[in-house]
Amino acid sequence: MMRMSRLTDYGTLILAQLARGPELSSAHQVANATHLSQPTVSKLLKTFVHAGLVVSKQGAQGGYALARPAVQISAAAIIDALEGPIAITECSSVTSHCKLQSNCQVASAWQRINLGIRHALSEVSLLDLQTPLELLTPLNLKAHLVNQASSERQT
Amino acid sequence: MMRMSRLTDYGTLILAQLARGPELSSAHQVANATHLSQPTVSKLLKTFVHAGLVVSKQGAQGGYALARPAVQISAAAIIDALEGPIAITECSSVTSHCKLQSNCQVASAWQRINLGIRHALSEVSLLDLQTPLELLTPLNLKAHLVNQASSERQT
DNA sequence: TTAAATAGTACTAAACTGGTACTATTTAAA
DNA sequence: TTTAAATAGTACCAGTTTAGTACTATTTAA
Repeated sequence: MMRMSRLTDYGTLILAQLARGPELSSAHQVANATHLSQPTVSKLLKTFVHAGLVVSKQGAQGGYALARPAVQISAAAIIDALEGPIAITECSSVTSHCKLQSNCQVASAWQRINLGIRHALSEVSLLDLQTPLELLTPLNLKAHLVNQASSERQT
Repeated sequence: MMRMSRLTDYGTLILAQLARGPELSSAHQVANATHLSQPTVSKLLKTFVHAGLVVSKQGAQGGYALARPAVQISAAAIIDALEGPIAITECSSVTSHCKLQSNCQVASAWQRINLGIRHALSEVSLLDLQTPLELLTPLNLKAHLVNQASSERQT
């Protein structure tokens, strides 16, 4: 069904909570606020630290915080952190080993679609994600695509 | 990695072959042309028949053909047929049972992204998919988004 | 020194995916 | 009428992935 994993969904909740919460939040606090289990929250926060989206402070009174403002964290970065680079087909990924590639008539188009989706996701920020629907401009997702189209036209 | 299943990838190859091949192609012929295994091709073709993308003729000299011109078969329809409706998060799907929904701060935004992706995929046809990259206009994926944006602005 | 945290690794049950096998049915042609 | 070439439908299984948990080590404020 072409979906991101449930953990990515959870991860977004966690990041949104970090954005909303106190400067430094413990995994425990985040778990309470999001109604997710503490082990799951810990696991995801560790991953985010690795990916550079979150910074941590160890020891008592330690915790986690966003590494940069919510507006600078894109949906694409979140998915990248938890699922690896976006690649809707085997051929779209960097480490592709598709045996059919030489015969494949359709690879380039899927790769193109992949780029479009990736671009769209990179234009949506965590701030957008936690903004209620009513306040979102309909253009967030689309504006860049116009830009992409026009910049491609120039090349 | 946010990818569609390998079978969907194969399915696209198969449909592209049907578009290219003789009016009526047997599963065997398609398998040969695409270098996929015959059972796999058969399975996918049956699914496409159910989905209404392909029509079949039974019996000797039978086979499969596209139900409508390639230009009228969208990437979204292909994914729908093989993976069910596109829904990048649990909440995006119609039959959602997400227990967190009442607390969820981000659902609407992912749903919005989902709509955008779906829309983009619905604008790309099988014909586009099998057209070599060089001949594709960069606008295929994006043009509608401009339209979508402007139509949403009006509502 | 202690307790509250994060860091890291490893494991397991459940679900999903891809592929295959088997039988039934249909139909053109001999 | 028979035969063979097809599709239709179902069910199964091995392999992989996913989600969740457990456990130990390390760090640091009090």
